[in-house]
Amino acid sequence: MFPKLDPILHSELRLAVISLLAGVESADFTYIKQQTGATAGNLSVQLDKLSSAGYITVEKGFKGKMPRTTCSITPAGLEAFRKYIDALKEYIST
Amino acid sequence: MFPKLDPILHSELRLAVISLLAGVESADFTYIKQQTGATAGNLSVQLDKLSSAGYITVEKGFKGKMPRTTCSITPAGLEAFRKYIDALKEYIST
DNA sequence: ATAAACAAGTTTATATTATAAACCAAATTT
DNA sequence: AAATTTGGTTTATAATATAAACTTGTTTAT
Repeated sequence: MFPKLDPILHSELRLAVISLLAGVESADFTYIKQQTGATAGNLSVQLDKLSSAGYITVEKGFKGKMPRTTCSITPAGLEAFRKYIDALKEYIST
Repeated sequence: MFPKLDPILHSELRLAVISLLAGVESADFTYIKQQTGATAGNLSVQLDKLSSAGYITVEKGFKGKMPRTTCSITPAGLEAFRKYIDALKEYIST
C-alpha cells in the first residue's frame, strides 16, 4: 500500500539537488548552493551521498585559477527520481 | 524556489499515517500498524509526534476488556498535509 | 488454578541522518 | 605583504528514525 521511499532521495536538500539537476545539463557547486540556500558544508556532504549512490557525477576542475565543482545527474539518478515521484504519489493522492 | 518541507510530515511513516487518516473518519492503532507495516514501537513514537504537533488526536479506550487506541486527523493536520503536498510539487514538477 | 502464549502498546537504547561550525588552501584585493 | 574572499572539506553536534526490550493485562491450554 505505501511503497518504500528511497532514503537517498527522501531528504530535503538531496531532493532539491536532484530536482535541480534533473532540469539542466550540469550545474556547479556555487550555483546549487545559491539555488538551494544550503550551507557549503551541508551541500558538500549531500553531494557526496548522491555521488556515492551513483545518482550524480561530480567533476572537479578549474575555471581559470579557481576550483570549480560541476555536478550532473546520471541515468540512474533520473530513474531513481522518477521512481521516487511515483512512490510519493501513493502517499499524497488521498 | 524550494520551499521548506514540514519536518513533521517529511517522514515516511508519519506521512503514511497522515495519508491514511486523511481518508477516513478514524483508525485504531492496530489497523494503522497493519496498513503501514510499521513496528508497534515506531508507530507509537510517531503517533506521539503527530499528536504533539496537533495533527492528529489520539483517544485511548477499551474494546471489551482490551485496550484500544483510536486516531483521527485534525483540521490542522489536514491543512498541514495539503501544504506539504503543495510544497512537494515544487520539488517534483521538473 | 496456574503456566504459557498473546494483545496492545510504551519506554529506552542504538544507529543513522542532517546540519552547522570550524577549518584549509589558494586566489584576489587593499 | 596583510587582510579578505572563494570554494570548498572535515569534524562535531543535534535531531531523527527505528528496533529491541519491557509492561500490563487477557486469553487459552494443562
